[in-house]
Amino acid sequence: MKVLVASDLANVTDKISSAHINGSEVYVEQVPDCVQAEQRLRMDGREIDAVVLHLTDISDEALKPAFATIMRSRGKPVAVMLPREASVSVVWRCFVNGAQAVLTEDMDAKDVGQALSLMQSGQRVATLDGAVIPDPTLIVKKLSDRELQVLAGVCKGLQNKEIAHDFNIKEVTVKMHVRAVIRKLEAKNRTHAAMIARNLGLVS
Amino acid sequence: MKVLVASDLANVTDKISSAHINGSEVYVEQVPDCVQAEQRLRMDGREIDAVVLHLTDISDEALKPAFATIMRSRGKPVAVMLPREASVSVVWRCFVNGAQAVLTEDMDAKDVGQALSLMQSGQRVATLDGAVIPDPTLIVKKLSDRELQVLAGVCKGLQNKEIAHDFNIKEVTVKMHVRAVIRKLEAKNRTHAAMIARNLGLVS
DNA sequence: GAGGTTTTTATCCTTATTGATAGGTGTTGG
DNA sequence: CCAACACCTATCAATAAGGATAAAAACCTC
Repeated sequence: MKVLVASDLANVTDKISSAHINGSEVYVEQVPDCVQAEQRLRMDGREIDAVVLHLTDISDEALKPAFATIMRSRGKPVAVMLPREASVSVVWRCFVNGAQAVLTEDMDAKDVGQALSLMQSGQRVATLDGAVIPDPTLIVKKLSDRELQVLAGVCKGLQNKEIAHDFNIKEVTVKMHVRAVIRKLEAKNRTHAAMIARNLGLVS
Repeated sequence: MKVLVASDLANVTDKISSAHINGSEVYVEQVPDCVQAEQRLRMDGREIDAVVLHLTDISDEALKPAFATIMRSRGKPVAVMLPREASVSVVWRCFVNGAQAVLTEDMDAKDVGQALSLMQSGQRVATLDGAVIPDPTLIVKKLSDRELQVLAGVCKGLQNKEIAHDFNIKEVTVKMHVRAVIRKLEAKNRTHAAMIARNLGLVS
């Protein structure tokens, strides 16, 4: 399996190339940054199985464009490697922007391989204090059953009134759920919440 | 390359298996329907490179659940094969629901191979009257530059006011553009438009 | 330059969304 | 039992969004 790594540090690529993903060898192709990675995928990305972006600048201003360039190459699972000091908030933002896995620099090769294996099987993975956590979506910001149902309605473009009718509850109740969802997803409004949910795979 | 085909007709699988994608042989694995396809992918979908859904019922009621089940297996490009009599509207709905390619039953093996090759390279493909049309998104429902810019703002969860400020135009102008986008995308509202745009890959 | 599209602005109105605050019911687990 | 939680409802208020119609300026193309 072949992994495209965007990093300018040799020890990062070394760690990934020495990992084993689903028991098979890992072939690493290295590019210096996200922009180069996007160009590489655009040229001929067929044989690339996964992408790992090494981000050193984790400010909000730097995070957005890094993802904006690479996420156009849809279909490839994208992992992000963050500095050790990255906060939970940054991890969350990476998932919101479409990352499939979030790693940290201080992980050992074995954990990297395990995380990338889970990622390849379609799961979402995060690392927290060195431990591999599958599907952190529900851990970081937990939505209740009803909130997920309402969110699904929002993503379908339904109005509060329509959602209320679907579940046979009052519109005011839906409003409350929508507000809760917006707050928990740290969204600006329902549209933003829908996009975040879509990027996180919370809705189909 | 391995393709999972959901169809109960032998001549469909035969056509695909006799096609050549990027010059290489095609190995077809057949399942009877979309639900089975989703189960197959859930079990172990790593070696599957693409999915082809053969839809005989193209009514709105049938289209939605067919995609709902399969689209959860993200990361794999999904092609749809429609009956010959499928309308442009149905093609559009397939793309809106996340299909990467839309084929018709009356295509020959060569065109199927060409379309699937384009799909594998990340492009969106449609067929119309037997001809392969790359990136039909812009053909079917053309959005102007400004409308795409405004749509991008909507997808980021921005308000009309904020979008207006970004482009240094009046809010009322943004409202007009948003309404135009909603109409062209056949969306119910801005949230729906944002989700459609996301599914179509109109925004990054 | 005539005709087309795009983009822009305006005014009027209706409806939807968001926010805050305050309760009520029901279930579950320590 | 009671504390925590999910869930439901209510009222009041401010803002945002959606829809219709009209029209002017900028641009491109034939």
